[in-house]
Amino acid sequence: MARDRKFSTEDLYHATKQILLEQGYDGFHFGLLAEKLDISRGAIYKYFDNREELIVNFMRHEMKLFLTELKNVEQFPSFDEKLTFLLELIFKNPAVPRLIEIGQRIPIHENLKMKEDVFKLEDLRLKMYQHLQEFIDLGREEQKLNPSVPDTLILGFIFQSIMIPNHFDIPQSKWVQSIKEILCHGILNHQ
Amino acid sequence: MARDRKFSTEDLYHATKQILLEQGYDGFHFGLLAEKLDISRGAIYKYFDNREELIVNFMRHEMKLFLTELKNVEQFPSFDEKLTFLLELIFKNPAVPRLIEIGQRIPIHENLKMKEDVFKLEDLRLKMYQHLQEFIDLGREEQKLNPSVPDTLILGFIFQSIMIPNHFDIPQSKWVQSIKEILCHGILNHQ
DNA sequence: ACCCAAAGTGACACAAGTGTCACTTTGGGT
DNA sequence: ACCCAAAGTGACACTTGTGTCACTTTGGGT
Repeated sequence: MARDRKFSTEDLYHATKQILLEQGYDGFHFGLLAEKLDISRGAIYKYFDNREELIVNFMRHEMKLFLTELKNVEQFPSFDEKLTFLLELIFKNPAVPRLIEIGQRIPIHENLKMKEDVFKLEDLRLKMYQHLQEFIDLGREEQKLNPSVPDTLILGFIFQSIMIPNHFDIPQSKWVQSIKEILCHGILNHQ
Repeated sequence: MARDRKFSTEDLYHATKQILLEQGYDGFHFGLLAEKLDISRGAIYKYFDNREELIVNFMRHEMKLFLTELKNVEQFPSFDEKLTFLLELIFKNPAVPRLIEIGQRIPIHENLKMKEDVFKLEDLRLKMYQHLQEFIDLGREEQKLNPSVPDTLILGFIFQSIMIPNHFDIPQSKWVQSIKEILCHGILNHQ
């Protein structure tokens, strides 16, 4: 009962992700997005009121995907297995921590719909945090984690580590393996 | 033989630093800078051709200060002492890694003067790297560092670690001490 | 074949930042 | 006292992005 859509919301999210990762938050404009999808700027406004709206909803979409994968952490019984799974998950989704960081910078429009969306995003962030907290709790229980160090810093290290720039182009497998090594045992030699 | 200056280059750099740390690279405008110093935008153009010019020179200024402090790393004979000094230096200058990251995003104007300035900045970055490399080399020699892990990743971890956001406001001293602990020995319990 | 609602377009008025330049202000040298 | 060069100002033309809206296009239902 209407003409076919020229682009899907999925298309918008895909291009949005590319632009955000290439150009950062401030480099993202509807003009760029429209150009990338070969559509007019005006068409995007049929689906999103402004770029903050779009980005927040894109973030939700991205978080949901990550969360469904993260949920599988429950399936692994031991802390060691959970840790391995978690690190692999993060290295498979290196964009997620960067996107979360970018997400922090969205200015909150004083707008009802916007506030709801930001709230839903915050809710997802909390859900994500809960899964991670369970993982940490088990590590504490099994006495696998350094007891003198706060939970948030452990998670901070894990998430921050994949954002270290690999300027010298060390091969991915070596890089990942080395990050695991330092995360677990530090930079010092342990015989 | 002229009227007194209303603001010094130092004033510009100080306000620039504030704005860059608060608003990020894209949030930095001559309008904001002028407002902060209660001067006109036009006056700034008497000293810098554009914001890239100003930011690159500000970065050079900031790097020089950091480098003069970093040079003192030579004075400590052992690797352990150098490491302690280095960590303290970085925690005393938490803005430096953030500024370096911001500095990476400066678009290069196709302009001779600009290219020179960027070259000088790159030169400082290299000098900094050399001091850090000497520190790593000593650590290797003394067999204090994990041999299976590349140099750049060790430096990456050190610099990245202070950018972990302390969302839960853990007291500074506890936070720093915990970062040192994880950097040196990892997140796992080592009895 | 025609209707019409949803999809998409592009021109418009607006906002915010840029770089320039003719102008005013100021204070030391003569 | 006056000169004048350096310091500072603010208006101007320009650029880039925003959000809106009257308009055109399209395709299924009758």
